[in-house]
Amino acid sequence: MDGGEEMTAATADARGLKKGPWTGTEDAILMEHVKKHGEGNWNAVQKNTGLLRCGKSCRLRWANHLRPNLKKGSFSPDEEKIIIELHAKLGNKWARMATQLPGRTDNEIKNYWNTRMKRRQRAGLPLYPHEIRQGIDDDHHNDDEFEFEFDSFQFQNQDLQNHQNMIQYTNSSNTSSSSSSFSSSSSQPPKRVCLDPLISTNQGLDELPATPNFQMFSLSENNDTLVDVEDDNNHFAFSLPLSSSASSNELCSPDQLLELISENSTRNKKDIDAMSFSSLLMGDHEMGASFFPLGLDNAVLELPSNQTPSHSLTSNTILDNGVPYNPPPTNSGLLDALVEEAQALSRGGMFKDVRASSSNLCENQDKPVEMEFENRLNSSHQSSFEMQTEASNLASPSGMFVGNHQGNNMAEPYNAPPSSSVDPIASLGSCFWGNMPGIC
DNA sequence: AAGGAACCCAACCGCGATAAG
DNA sequence: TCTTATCGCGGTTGGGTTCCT
Repeated sequence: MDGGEEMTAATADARGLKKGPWTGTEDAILMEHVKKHGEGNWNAVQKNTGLLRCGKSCRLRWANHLRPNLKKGSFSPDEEKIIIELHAKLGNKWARMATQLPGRTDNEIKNYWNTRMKRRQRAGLPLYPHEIRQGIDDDHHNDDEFEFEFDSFQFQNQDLQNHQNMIQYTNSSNTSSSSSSFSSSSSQPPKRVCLDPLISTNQGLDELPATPNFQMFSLSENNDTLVDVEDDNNHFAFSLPLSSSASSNELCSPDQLLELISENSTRNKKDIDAMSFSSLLMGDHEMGASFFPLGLDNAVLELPSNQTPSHSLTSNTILDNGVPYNPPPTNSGLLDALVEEAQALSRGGMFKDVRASSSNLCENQDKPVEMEFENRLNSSHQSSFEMQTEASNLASPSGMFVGNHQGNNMAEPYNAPPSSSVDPIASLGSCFWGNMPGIC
């Protein structure tokens, strides 16, 4: 009841009480008082000691700095891991997290997390390392408490973030995986793109581990196309022409692309290297629309020959609400098509055959498929997720592909929000991600 | 060397829950 | 049962420091 009689800092100020950093003398007075009278009754501190601090300030000072057994210094790797795990499970329950980290305060943990999150956001990285998310998924597959806490947190706070982290771009020189057909024509190692939203990100981008969870892409020898560098027979092939102009079919090299990006951004080139490539494709809020004139809207997604684009909308497709879907012209770009697709979906809702084929695509891969976060959750927490997405009326229909990646057919259709509330770019992100075989 | 950006952290703020009278 | 006091929590702010250009 701070608005009531409890001394707030504001009222403390008005009564001549001090604000701001504590001095050593004040600390000593407070410690002496606690030693004599114990914790609690913080407003009595001022009365008893003459300390010009409000009770609330005293409590905070004691709890965060003066009480015994407080650990000082930066978090150990173990502590960091615990924090990440706890946050994945609890969300922003700093006090609860602090109980699992003896000697650490909620404020410390909160500061640590916020700093870390900012940093990762700037780098376009997912918040949770893959192994943590995988562990969470495994550990709590049937954990009701977890399901509730996790769902309520995850999709309120991180839906957008996860989408933004769909594609990671790096110019790593570690190009061990190779394909002869894609050898670089220049002296520089090929630029690589990792299409996996579940990247473990404790490492730098140059240190991405070569695990089956990673889908590494490179640039074609013409530097005009993002291509899958893996050469597995059943592996889907992917190419993404990089056009330098929205209105032409001219292609630009990755370096040109980076230059263009740099010119259109306040970021420096180093940041561009590390940033989420999804920003280019989807235009996150920070990057804005400055990337779309680069011509990525002319991009075309090529699907594997044995994986016909049945997940793409065709003229035969009937949306759930019975509205026939008119596909964009076949020669339209990926972005246009996906925007159109997303808009159609937002108009007409989800339809079952798309979701099923999307799942099949995942199933057909010979590598273990890492489901994107929501879809993995959906496989075990589907109903709660749908409730969440509907309740929060997500502009981005992240629950669009509500089936799991193991080929199970979908349950209920996604009920898209009214088209007026749908950001086509955000929709695109969901659509792109949901449909991308290598990413699902 | 200077200026700005980014980082870090302590402290403040406001609100809800609970205890006490 | 109502009012008041206190506690606890999560979000936010602001200032000092470090890093980068």
